[in-house]
Amino acid sequence: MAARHEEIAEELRRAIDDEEYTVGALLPPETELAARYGVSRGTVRQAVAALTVEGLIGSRQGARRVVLASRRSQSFAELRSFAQWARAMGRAASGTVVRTETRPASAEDATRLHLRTGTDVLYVLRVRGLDGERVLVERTVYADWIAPAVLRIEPDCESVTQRLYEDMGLVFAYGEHLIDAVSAGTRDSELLGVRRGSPLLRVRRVTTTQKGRPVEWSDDRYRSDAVNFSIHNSIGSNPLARQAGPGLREPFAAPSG
Amino acid sequence: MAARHEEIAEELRRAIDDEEYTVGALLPPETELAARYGVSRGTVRQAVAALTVEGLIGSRQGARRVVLASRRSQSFAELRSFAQWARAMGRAASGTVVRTETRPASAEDATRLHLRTGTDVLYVLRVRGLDGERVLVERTVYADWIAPAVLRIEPDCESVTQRLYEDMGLVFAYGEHLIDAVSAGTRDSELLGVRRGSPLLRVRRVTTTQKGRPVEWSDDRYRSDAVNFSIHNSIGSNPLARQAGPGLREPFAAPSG
DNA sequence: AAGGCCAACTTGTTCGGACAAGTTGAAGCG
DNA sequence: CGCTTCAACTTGTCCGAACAAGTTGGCCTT
Repeated sequence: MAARHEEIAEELRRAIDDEEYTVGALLPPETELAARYGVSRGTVRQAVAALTVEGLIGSRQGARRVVLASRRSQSFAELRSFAQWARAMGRAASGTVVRTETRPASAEDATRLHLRTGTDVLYVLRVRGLDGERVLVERTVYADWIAPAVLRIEPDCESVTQRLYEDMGLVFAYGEHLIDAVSAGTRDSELLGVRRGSPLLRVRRVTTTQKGRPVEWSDDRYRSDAVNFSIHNSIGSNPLARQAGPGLREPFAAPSG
Repeated sequence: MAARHEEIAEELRRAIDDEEYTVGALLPPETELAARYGVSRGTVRQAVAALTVEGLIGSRQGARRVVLASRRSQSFAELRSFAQWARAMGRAASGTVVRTETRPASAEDATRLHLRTGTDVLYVLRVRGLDGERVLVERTVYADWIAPAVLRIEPDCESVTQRLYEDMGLVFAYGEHLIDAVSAGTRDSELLGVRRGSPLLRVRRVTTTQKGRPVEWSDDRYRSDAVNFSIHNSIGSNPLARQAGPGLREPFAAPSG
């Protein structure tokens, strides 16, 4: 028989899965949850702490708690958080910043971020791993106003999404995205450990605040055997979903002897 | 100003680093720590929870808490726990079981594990990663009496050391080890993503219970650029230390443009 | 319209207490 | 000598309370 705080934690996960609380929504205050479940604040806090560690909930003193991710829904914010997606699959995500550079935005970057051409923006190159496999190269351009907060984040931070919420109260929201395939150039092949010319899945996307202000735009390149995106045309649900590819389902072939 | 529970957590980390509590030692009971720091049990519990999450402390209801690892000392148990070593470096460790097989022990395996030849033992092949890099192939043979507990552990468990403590109350202790270099055969090169013939660092070791009963023996093969072991002949301190190699210090070369 | 202030709300921290549940070691018995 | 039992010890869970510290939104003033 699970402890009460474990039951409540599971109930909250289910509620997020079932979209009783969507990404970006505020959770009820602790006192209200305590009354609802008939327990003390301390028990609620222990339950919620588990979801916070899992990246599902963002928590800041004085502010209502917010849903940062769902295990099931594939909102765009969920796509942004590679770490949360990996966790939901029971995989270990990792990542490291290879390079950062602040320089004036090109016309294209400025347009995407709704900035004036020439405004300084932050370019960040990251490589993300999954269970010991490099699967993703991210080239992200951050708007000038968010750049200082991003620079404060440690290079191996597991979830930039969570960190930006904790530091800035920032919750990501819907943005545009484009998916296509490219072949690995010299740099990408080095970073991902694949042969040059290998196919990569490219996702170009813009992430905004919930009010629509662009935060970042990114060019993500996935090893095509590691991750694929499924698109289901169905009413009411987000048709875009990322899923593990054949290269990762069973990462290592079983030996013969 | 940090919270009191954060200060106490840091104080405990320091005490473990300074070997006030060595690996395998019991921590004082909560009530004693509370009295010592002049706080309540709840505050101590919150401090200790942080170290438990970090893998430094093992906790089981009803039993005194035990030190499982130190950030600084390099006891043999510490070498065993690749996950804890990675954490201490601020890296993300990962791992997965490639293959498990139960079969009668060879004469060599039986000898190392103090078993009769022909006793069934458990062979486990794992690949471990560090920040998205595969760096280690582990071939471990577990004694028959521990095999069921190992089989219950999920294949992507981050720290087998911690899990075996939680499930069995088992704390690893001193064992013999041999370090040499071998070249990557076909299998190892596939598993590690290196060229055949590449040099690998091989560590063969036996891990025992604190009473000296062999638990496992393992053949670990590291990418030689990723990890090296330093040996310092100094009185009183453990001369063996694992450290990150040039292949991992800065995992990805900074791009020129 | 913008900025400052403040009350209300919310989370974070700490407390002392009570009880549940698991572990351990010693003592007694066969 | 080995097994069983049990008291003592220890961690885990839950409680209600009090206060600290941060956020938010509305109101008032400029």
